[in-house]
Amino acid sequence: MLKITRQTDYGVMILTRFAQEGIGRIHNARDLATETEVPLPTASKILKLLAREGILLSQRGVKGGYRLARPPEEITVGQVVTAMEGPIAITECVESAPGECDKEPWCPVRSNWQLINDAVQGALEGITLASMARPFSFSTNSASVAKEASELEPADSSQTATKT
Amino acid sequence: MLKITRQTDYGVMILTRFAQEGIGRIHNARDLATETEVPLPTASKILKLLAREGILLSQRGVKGGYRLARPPEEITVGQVVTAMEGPIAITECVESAPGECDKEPWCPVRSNWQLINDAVQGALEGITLASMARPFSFSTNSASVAKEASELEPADSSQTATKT
DNA sequence: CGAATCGGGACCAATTCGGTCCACTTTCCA
DNA sequence: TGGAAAGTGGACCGAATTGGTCCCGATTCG
Repeated sequence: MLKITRQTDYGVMILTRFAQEGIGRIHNARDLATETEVPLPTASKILKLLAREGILLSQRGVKGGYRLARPPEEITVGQVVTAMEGPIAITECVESAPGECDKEPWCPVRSNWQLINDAVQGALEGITLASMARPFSFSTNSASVAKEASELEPADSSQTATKT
Repeated sequence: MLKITRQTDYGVMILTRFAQEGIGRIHNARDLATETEVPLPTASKILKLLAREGILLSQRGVKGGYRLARPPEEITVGQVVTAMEGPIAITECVESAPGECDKEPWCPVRSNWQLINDAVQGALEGITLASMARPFSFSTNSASVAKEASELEPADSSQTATKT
């Protein structure tokens, strides 16, 4: 499925809470779970992972908790997805090393999937947590990307793009 | 996972074969399976689905087979993905009806995911089977989309975009 | 009529996902 | 100095999804 996992979704939502409160503010797992309505054990698991991946900094002990490792303007949705799910690979042949697929010599699809993958990743890397913290904060820009993409057509003249 | 299923990948690959041969040309499941190295039962299943979804036309009988329902310039990767996996919904809250999520009133993330979803879908809708049939056929355009996306930043001035 | 081909679905093994729980470590502070 | 609060790592399990195969009926051609 072309979908992020629910845990990644939770992760973005939780991190958005951090972005709303500003860097430096420390949140513990219990409060975050309450605020986002994510069950505590699950929220805890996600926070652990984000800390291990360097997106959050953790502090143990009674007054411990988590805080953003960088300003929310410097953390992108793409980084969060990569942290939680591994490198973005829209198809299997994109994530495999070149030459690994025996269809590669004649299959023209692989190189194109790689470019599609780059476009998707670019879209996710272009959106920061700071943007996520406010509704529709990048609406105009996003629309322009969708428009750009819809105009993607072969540059040569052998086939004229006739879209509906 | 932010990945299309293997069967969808196969589907695009098989359809690319059709695009290479031109519209009107009829292929049967057995030959396509051989050419693409996809096991016959699996290829057959995919072809059936694509026919049901209106991307292919089928003809039964001894000389039967499948052919493209439209010219390859008018079939996009996005259409194929949608046919095989259902509507593109990068998160659960995107595919649910508005108001269904009890976090919606205060959660700013939902509306932004919707826009990200549109951007991804736009990228997939912008690529035709005709383009897929040749390697790197839309490289320059795709790169420009990735670039556009990476420049997505909040339009207001409250936070200056300082990216690495 | 019989062979070739598509159509619809049942079925199953393997993997992934979502989620919980537990034992351990660190830190604070009364 | 000891206990409470908080993060750490990993095991574990049920449910859902995926990948794949197979079977039987319906069409069509010769």
